[in-house]
Amino acid sequence: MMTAKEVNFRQRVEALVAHIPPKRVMSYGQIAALCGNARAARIVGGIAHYGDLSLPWHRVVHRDGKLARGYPGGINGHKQVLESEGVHVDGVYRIDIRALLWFPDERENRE
DNA sequence: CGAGTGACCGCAA
DNA sequence: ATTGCGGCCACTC
Repeated sequence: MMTAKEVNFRQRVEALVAHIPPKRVMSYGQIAALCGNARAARIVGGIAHYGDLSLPWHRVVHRDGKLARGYPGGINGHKQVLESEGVHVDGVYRIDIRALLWFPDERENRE
């Protein structure tokens, strides 16, 4: 019997996504890795679709910085949400992930 | 309960 | 730089 202490992968993903601060983004693979399975990047995407939609999934993008596809409202809506956060999105729906990629270890106070 | 699936990722032309 | 293909694993019906 599985130990009840062992929380589902989904539980960790949702918690992590919920802690992503504004103007910061994370990749699906990174989230998966921090949750214990670097290969479960696709699962994170699945959770985004079937999981809690109230979470800031708009702060989750591809490893290359490109925006995801199945976002509610389309990639176009995703772009606008990010810009609303203050994140610049170029014409190819790509962001400077190298600067915006966030790590949970970083101190929130950074200004 | 079983099989298919996917808001991905990495690597090869 | 872009395009395509395979693999990977938890989640859904």
